[in-house]
Amino acid sequence: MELLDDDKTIDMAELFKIFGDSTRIKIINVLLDNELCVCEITNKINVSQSAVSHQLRILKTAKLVKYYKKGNCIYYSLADDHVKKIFMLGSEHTNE
Amino acid sequence: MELLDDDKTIDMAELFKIFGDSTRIKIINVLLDNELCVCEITNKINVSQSAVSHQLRILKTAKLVKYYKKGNCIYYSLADDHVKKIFMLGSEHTNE
DNA sequence: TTTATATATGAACAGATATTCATATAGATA
DNA sequence: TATCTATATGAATATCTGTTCATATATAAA
Repeated sequence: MELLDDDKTIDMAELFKIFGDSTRIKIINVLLDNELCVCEITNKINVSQSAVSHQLRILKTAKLVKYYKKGNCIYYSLADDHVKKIFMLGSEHTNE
Repeated sequence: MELLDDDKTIDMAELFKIFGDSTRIKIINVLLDNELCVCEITNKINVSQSAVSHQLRILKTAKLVKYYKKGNCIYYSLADDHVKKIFMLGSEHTNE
């Protein structure tokens, strides 16, 4: 493979940086197979509501999750299959 | 997929954290198909020798690269195919 | 319309991280 | 041995990042 240009290099680093935090990994983990509202996410992982919300914003900004409103709640899910793939590959590597 | 335990979650985050830096991405990039000595790496990417060395240490500690001495030089290469896979998957995602 | 619930957000703070600079180490060569 | 080249490393510094706390916003329910 050829040498990536600087922009692409930075974009890749930014992408991995998002996966490089325990709270965000936990959030992605619980969203792998379901959509969940913030409240449910907060209950499933051991992190404060505020921290979850802050991290969801980062995931949202990076377009790694999507969401919709339903009444009082906001349901989040993974943006596309790529997110799951990256997660699973990381998971595999970590098992060794 | 089930909920990962905390240790595994942290390990995964640590793994991705290592990919989450431009300098390290550049280093992995030039090592994708070749082994190179520090000097060659430094020449190929636009980063100081010291910074390259510091980052190689991090990659080394995480067992993402391996190396051997030959005379004056130390040759680095990717530790296994997983590293390349993760890199390529990130690269694909970044193209979209 | 008052109250309760769900979510988001800004400020402040603490901890982590990457680079630079200076220098150490070690092997090779003169 | 003295010198040159390749690599590593520690300290200092600046920047970035994640959490907490307090609070705002918005919808729902009473």
